[in-house]
Amino acid sequence: MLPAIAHSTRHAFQHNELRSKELWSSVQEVCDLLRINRPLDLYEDSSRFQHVRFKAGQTVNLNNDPLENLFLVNCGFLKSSMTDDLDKELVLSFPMKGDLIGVDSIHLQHHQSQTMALSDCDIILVPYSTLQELCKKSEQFGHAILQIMSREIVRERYMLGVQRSLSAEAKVGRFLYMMGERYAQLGYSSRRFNLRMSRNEIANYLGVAIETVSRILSVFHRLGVITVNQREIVIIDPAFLTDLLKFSSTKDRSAERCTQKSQLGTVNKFAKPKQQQRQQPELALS
Amino acid sequence: MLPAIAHSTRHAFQHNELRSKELWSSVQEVCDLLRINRPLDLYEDSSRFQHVRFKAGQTVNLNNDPLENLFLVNCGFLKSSMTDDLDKELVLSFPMKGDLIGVDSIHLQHHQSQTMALSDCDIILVPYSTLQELCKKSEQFGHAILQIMSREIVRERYMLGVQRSLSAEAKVGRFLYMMGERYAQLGYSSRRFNLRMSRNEIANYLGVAIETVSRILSVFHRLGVITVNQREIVIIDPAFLTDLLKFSSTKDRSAERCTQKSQLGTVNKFAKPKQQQRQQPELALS
DNA sequence: CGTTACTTTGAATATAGTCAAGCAGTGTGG
DNA sequence: CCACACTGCTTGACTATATTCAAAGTAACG
Repeated sequence: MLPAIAHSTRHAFQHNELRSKELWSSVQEVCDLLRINRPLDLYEDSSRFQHVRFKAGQTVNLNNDPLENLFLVNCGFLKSSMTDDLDKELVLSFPMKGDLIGVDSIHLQHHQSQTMALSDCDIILVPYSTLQELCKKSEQFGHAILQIMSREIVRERYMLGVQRSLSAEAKVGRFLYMMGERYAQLGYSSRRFNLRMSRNEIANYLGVAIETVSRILSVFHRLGVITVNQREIVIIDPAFLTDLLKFSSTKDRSAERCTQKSQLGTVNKFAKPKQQQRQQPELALS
Repeated sequence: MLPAIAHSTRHAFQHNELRSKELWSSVQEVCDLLRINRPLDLYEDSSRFQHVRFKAGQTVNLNNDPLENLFLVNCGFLKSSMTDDLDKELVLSFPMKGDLIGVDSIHLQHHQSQTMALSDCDIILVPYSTLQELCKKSEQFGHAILQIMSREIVRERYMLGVQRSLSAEAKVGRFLYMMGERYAQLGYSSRRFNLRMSRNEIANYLGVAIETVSRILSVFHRLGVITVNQREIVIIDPAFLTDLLKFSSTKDRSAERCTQKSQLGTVNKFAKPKQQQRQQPELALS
């Protein structure tokens, strides 16, 4: 079983190194990592899953590779992306420990996306054939796999909601907050962490321009909500970021908005009063 | 087995009526409807799935209902939506014949969305327990279900791409085109069909303002690309709509764009030449 | 026939994107 | 160790796209 050791961001790789001997995992270990209940009826199962190392920058799987393995992240940070009609990259997610890569490929039996290691990684190979066998053997396991797929659908749907109804500020705010939450789940700090991805990758992921990301981070910083130093982030006021969640987008700026945001507007810049404005400009980026 | 009868939009309900006697479907019929291979090892299976009628406007399932059944659309048109933090509706999809509703609910065993009938509907109840049994009985069936889930993930991801990197025009264009394709799959015309949903629902689905949808439809109409009469759509130049796909968003307006679009700009309005424009304004909405 | 809900259109405005330039951190070779 | 280039990031100025507000038009319904 994998002990859930809490360790700071800085020691992640060191910890990773320590694991280098564990080359194979059991079904139970895999289930723990996937955050699903251990199927009791598979306690005796002898299947073992191979670990593979990837160095930062290496490609885990390429778009259109035939589906042989799913990839379960044991350690490290990755970027999963697809290429659209125009060969433009489209960042889909930033998988980390416990995430299963490749569930999208079951449909057509070919990978629909490519995954790159953003840091050194330890990845567990989960052959699809083994997965099928286990589903057959254990109803519990079968259910769990459906749960994971379902979870993935819900997660993607959530992102869809983010894309549709949030302003750029709210997107960035939410992104930071959620990264914090994810780190927390892994035992790191939710308030102080290192973004493993470039601004470009963030911008792509959020569907906004890179300059916009940069500007918004600066604004947040100036407001004292976060601290930014390159990719090193400190979240000072997480509530602010979650509050942004609520006042999503310009589409439903309600009465509530005035109250909170107008303050920020003034913190941000020396509110030169424009005549006849419907609402305070909330987080003017200039 | 369900014969694939091609009939015009207008006769859908009439046809629907004809079916009113079919109250139960077999596993094979369900698989056909789901567009997955019939599991040979379930040929003898005696499971039967109940049909249920819904009238336009009725609710099929509510958010947070415990997961008992998945819903397979046999006939009719629906709208699936969720409610966000702010009780704002968020339209997720417009299920029609062959679509499976509720795969998102497996994760937490509660429905994560609500579904409303936009027209009279015939829905097949698929108890989750039965689904699990069948997965256990038939590896083929199990694989097929995973495929469906995977397909759903890919589909949602596609929408994510649409949301992120397409302009409003392109979104609407793509929406119309895809509706056409979906109708075609069901044996209707891909060029002439009736949108079952309101402008509001379209706007919500696409993540743009309702006025924007209206304007863009008008522009398309004026350009002679489509005909709009309330919810009755005729697609005259589907290629135009698919071409819009490519020149997605302002984010990558490339050289290609000039060529094609500048013509349209002039068709659209009496191109009053603005001085110093980088590119022709393509589909000015005014 | 009037009320309601949905849709279209116009005008003004805001948000975010593009272009352009400069800055900061990193690495390489002299 | 420093100049050099290189890449990634930030900031400013300008502009386009799409939103909001407002109003009028149209279809649907009792």
